Amino acid sequence: MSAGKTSSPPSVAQSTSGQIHDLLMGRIQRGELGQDVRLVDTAVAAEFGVSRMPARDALMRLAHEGYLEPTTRGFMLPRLDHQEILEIFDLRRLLEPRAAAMAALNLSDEELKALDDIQAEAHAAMAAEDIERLHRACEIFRNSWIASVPNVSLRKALQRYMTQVQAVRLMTFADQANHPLIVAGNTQLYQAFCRRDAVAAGDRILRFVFEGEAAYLQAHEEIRNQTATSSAQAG
Amino acid sequence: MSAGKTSSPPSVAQSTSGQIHDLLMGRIQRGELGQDVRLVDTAVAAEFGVSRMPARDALMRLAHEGYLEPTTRGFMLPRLDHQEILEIFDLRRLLEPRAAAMAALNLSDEELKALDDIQAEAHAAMAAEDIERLHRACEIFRNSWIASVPNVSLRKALQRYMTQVQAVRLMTFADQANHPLIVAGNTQLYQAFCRRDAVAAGDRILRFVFEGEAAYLQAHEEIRNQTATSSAQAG
DNA sequence: GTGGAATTATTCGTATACAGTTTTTCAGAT
DNA sequence: ATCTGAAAAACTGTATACGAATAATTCCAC
Repeated sequence: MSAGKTSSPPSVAQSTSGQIHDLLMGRIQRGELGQDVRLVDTAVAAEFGVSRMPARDALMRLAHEGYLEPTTRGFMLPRLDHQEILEIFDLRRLLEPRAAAMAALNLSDEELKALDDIQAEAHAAMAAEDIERLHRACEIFRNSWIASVPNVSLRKALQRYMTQVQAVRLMTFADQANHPLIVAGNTQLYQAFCRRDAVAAGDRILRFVFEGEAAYLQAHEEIRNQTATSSAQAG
Repeated sequence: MSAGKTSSPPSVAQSTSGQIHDLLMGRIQRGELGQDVRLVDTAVAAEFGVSRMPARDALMRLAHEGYLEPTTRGFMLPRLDHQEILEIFDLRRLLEPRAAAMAALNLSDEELKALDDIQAEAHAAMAAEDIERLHRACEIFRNSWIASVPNVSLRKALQRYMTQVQAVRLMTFADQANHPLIVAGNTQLYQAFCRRDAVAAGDRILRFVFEGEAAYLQAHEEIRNQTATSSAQAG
């Protein structure tokens, strides 16, 4: 019971608005929306060949879930505030070690096999220096083990800041030096899962969050310097 | 900044649907809705003198926020599953110690004064053996310190299972033996806040959650026994 | 050319209407 | 009295329409 109600694998949605919601969320999660795209209900409705109401419902729901930000003129991707990102790292340190520990005790052999496959895909993507592909693989890896966290409330709490995690990851992925760290970290996490080692899994994910924060801070610093330089040139 | 966007103090809502949402959430949080009440959009719309749409928006939003459960015939309070309640205790143990620690460092003198006042109210309610009043006071106490948690994401995560906390508390409040424990616990928490003692506040809230779980388990056991007895009598 | 006011175009929120579905009710047969 | 089936009622989801608010644009004075 209660497996079909969570949102990450967009299971068969019943209503039109539900389908639009899932489709748009998929686009958001795959990063198919530019930072400047404005989603307007009439346009979405026209694209899906329905009236405004289902489109509007879907957009408002995505906004309330935190995936979009309502503006006076359409819905946009939420602008990532530096402070908020740091807060989410804090939240992740509280939740994810326990989640990973629970997953370690709960992953089925099939799910472990799937994790192994997607890790191979990540390795291949890294070898090919295909950032987009690597990003997708990491997303799938993360979604996969989170899906097997048995505590539903905890799982939902994790999924709520999923988009922020991905956006931050996309920033840090720009620096290729981070790629081996990320893939190696996932491998260690996978190995801990295989050993059913809840402690190691929790420790590993905690280190992961710290490393992610460090990478983010570095990327943030670089961007800040660039901005300062260019504005100095302009002024 | 960022003080007017959260939901716990229902600041002036802009749209009709927002107002209805806040009003209904207030009723839910104050426990004014019976477990068998079915909220139907047409009825809500008629009550507020508007069309179905704003009422429907408000109800669906409440449902997505977890405060209501959509059924084939109207919206109802979510049925609390035993397993789910235990999971939320688990989640609370992860989040609330850190939240209380942050609150201890962040509460203003005015907010501390407000906590003191509401604690006096709780004492009075306990002396008068007024369960309803005590429940309200505890709710205000909790909402007050949570409101001063600076980490917005963490605060939202806490507020998300607010109704579950209250429902469980309402169960455990039936046993008057729990009342002194609860009020004393809040007093200790308040004192830790006053001393700006983040560690003590975190420890205290952690013990609180454990005590709450124990009280819930006991109440649950008693109800189970009663049910077993009555069904044995019936069968 | 530029600043500002008036106009136009979008977009949002709500109202009303209609079709499909599910539950309930009620009549009739056993 | 109870079961069965059809009709009625209730509820949901979606479509269309309209007024209000706000951003974008044009136009005019300087």
